[in-house]
Amino acid sequence: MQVRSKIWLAVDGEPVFGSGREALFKAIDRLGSINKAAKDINLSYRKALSYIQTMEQRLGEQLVERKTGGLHGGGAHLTKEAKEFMKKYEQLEEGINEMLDKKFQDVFGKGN
Amino acid sequence: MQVRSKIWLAVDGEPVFGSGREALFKAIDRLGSINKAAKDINLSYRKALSYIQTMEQRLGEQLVERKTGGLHGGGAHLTKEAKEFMKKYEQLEEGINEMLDKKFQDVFGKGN
DNA sequence: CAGCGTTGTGCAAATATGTTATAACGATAG
DNA sequence: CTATCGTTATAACATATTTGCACAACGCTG
Repeated sequence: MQVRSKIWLAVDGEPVFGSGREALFKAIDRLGSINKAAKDINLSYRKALSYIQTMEQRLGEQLVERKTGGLHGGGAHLTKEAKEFMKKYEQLEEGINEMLDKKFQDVFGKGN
Repeated sequence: MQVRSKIWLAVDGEPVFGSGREALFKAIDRLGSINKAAKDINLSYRKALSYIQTMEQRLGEQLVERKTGGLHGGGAHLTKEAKEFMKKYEQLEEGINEMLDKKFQDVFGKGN
C-alpha cells in the first residue's frame, strides 16, 4: 500500500494549475509546440488546448503565446507569467511528498 | 486563488481510500444504510456500492457488513477494520492542509 | 403471508472523454 | 506570386464512463 497526493491551485473552486498542467508547460517549454508537447506527455491536443484556454481565462492573463503559420508552421512558448507560476507551484509542492511518506510510515508502518 | 490537496491510499497504484470514500464511510456509520448514505453525500447508490466492493477486493477484507431483508429492510454498518482504517487516514491527513496553507501564504502571499 | 425498505444487478440514457478530419495561417522555397 | 509545410484551432464523430431507473431477492414484522 502506498500513499498518494495531489496539489493544485484553484480560482473560485475551479482548478487552474496542477501536476498535469505543470508537465504540459514543461513540455511546451522544451519542445516549442503545443502539439508536440501534448504527444510527448500522452495527452490529446484538444485537452492540452482546453487546459491552456481555461487557465488563461480563469487567471485573466496569457500564459502560452502561440503563433500559427510561418516558419515551421508556427509554435508556442511560455510567457514570463507562466514561468513564474510554474516556479511558485514547484515551491509549493516541495517537501510535501517527503512529509507525507514519513507520516505514512508513522501511521501505517509498524501497527500494520 | 486557493490551494487544494487530495490525499489517498493506493494498492498497486489503484486507489482504495480517499476523502470521498471517507465521507461515504462516515455517512454509513451515521445512517446505517448504504442507500441513505449515498443520498446524503450526493452519490449514486451504484457508485457507492462499487467503491465499497473495489475497496474490499483490493484490501482483501470486509469493510462494510451489509444485511438484506429483515427489520427496516436491512442495512449496513462498518466493520472494526473499516473504523481503524478511517482513523489512520484521518491521522495521515492531519496537519497537511495547515502546512499547505502556510506554504501557500509564503509562496503566493506577499510577492503577488 | 403481505408489506416494507434495503441490498444488488441489468439495461438504457446521458454525459464525459478521446479520436479523427479539416480549415486557416504565414514564413519560406522555388 | 504560388505551393508547401507544420502548426494552431475547431468541428464532427466515435468511444468510455457515469448516471438513472426498474426490478428481483431478502427477511423481519404485524
